[in-house]
Amino acid sequence: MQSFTEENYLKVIYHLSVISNPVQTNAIAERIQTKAASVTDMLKKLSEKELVDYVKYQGVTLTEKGKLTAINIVRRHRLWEVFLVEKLNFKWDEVHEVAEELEHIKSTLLVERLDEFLEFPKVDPHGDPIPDQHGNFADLSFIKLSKLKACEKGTITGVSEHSSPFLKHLEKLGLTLGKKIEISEIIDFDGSVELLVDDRKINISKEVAKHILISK
Amino acid sequence: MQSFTEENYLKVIYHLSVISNPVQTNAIAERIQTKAASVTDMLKKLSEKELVDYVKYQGVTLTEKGKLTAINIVRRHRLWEVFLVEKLNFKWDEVHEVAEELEHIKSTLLVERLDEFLEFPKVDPHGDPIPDQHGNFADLSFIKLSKLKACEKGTITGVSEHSSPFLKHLEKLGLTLGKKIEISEIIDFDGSVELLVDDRKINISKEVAKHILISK
DNA sequence: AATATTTTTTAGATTTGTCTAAATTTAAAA
DNA sequence: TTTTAAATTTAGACAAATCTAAAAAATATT
Repeated sequence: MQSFTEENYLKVIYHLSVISNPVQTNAIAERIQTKAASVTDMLKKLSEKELVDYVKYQGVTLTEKGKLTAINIVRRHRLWEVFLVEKLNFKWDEVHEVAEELEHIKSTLLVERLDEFLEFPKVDPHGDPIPDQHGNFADLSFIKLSKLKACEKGTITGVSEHSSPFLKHLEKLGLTLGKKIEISEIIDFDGSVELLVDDRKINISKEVAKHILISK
Repeated sequence: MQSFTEENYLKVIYHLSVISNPVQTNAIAERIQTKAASVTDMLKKLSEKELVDYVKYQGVTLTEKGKLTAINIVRRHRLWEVFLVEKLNFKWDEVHEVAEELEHIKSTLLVERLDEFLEFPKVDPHGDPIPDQHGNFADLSFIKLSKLKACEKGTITGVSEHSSPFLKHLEKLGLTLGKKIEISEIIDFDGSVELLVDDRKINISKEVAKHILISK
């Protein structure tokens, strides 16, 4: 069984693995809001427990065991997010911190019953896929909105940035999950994107476009 | 803000205060499953924070601040228990441990929304009253079943023992909350009670009768 | 009232997760 | 390739919560 803290490290390593593999000490330190020295200590501990493969000065990779644990935490996090939004009327920018606590409640029964209660959701309120109890993800194919060309159409199905300011911004623009969009123009000058949503024409920066995920 | 551990101490002191006031070190140690020396350390700490009034060798009492905190934890615990039973189909003997973890999730919004979602329940699955956000309890008047005399009638509205074996036992006998009962006889020999539930005649020990709460 | 017993507290150590500062290793630049 | 810079690790310390063993206070017993 892992401690609250160990679980957090595993989760962070899991998320960072997508960007770089192996994951580096400083990257973890920044995400966990701690110092590199603390990370080193924890990596040794996780390595002892065979949850990560750790090579001094090189970085870490999750072992199969560590990966399963991490995916399970992600599962719990995302299920709780669905619960908060669907049942408790939280806004999509309000769920993260609370889910960050709820994800550590250890009870298999709780998680499975919650999943059932929510009718086995496939994605969380940000469009991120929810792994099943075996750790399998339904593979969803997303394209960044910033990769679309003029006249292309699609549906907003996810976001790759979960901060409250970003999500509130999207909300205000009417860019929420499920909305159908069409690119009307890419502005050469700054790479910003002009698009059609609900028959309204709006402009978003390239930075914003990068974090909106589209499926066709 | 209190730590997980501090919250647990406050909650335990709150519950023990009903039985004895001030609360003694050993009583807390037993409930928390720790050693008396550890309790002493924590009491000093809680005293520093003005959450308890602590007199060496005498015991502790909650301050107003400490009491409010404790009641808030009890509120969260009981609301989660209702959630688990009503929404996730947990049995009344399965909720305690999980609620013990959930009660420490710190988010006022979460608790208030949960309360609303559950439609402001007044009691938990064991019949214990749920305090409102200001710490006020709806006062419910219970009598122990063991205090009833032959021929008296009443409704089961609570239990004063939350262990799984006890609750499973009641379940098996059909003695669940809301059931109407009538005392048919008190057996002199061992103080056991014969009663009518659902037109069936059953016999329960005095020990069991003590932990069943009745209202008329 | 004196003694024995129980309860509680102190003192000092331990574990978990963290920190700072200094030392090492790796990577980048000249 | 040597020097410089950046990243990482070690060493030693610290805070929170716990423990054991011994000392002190309160309570019960004779």
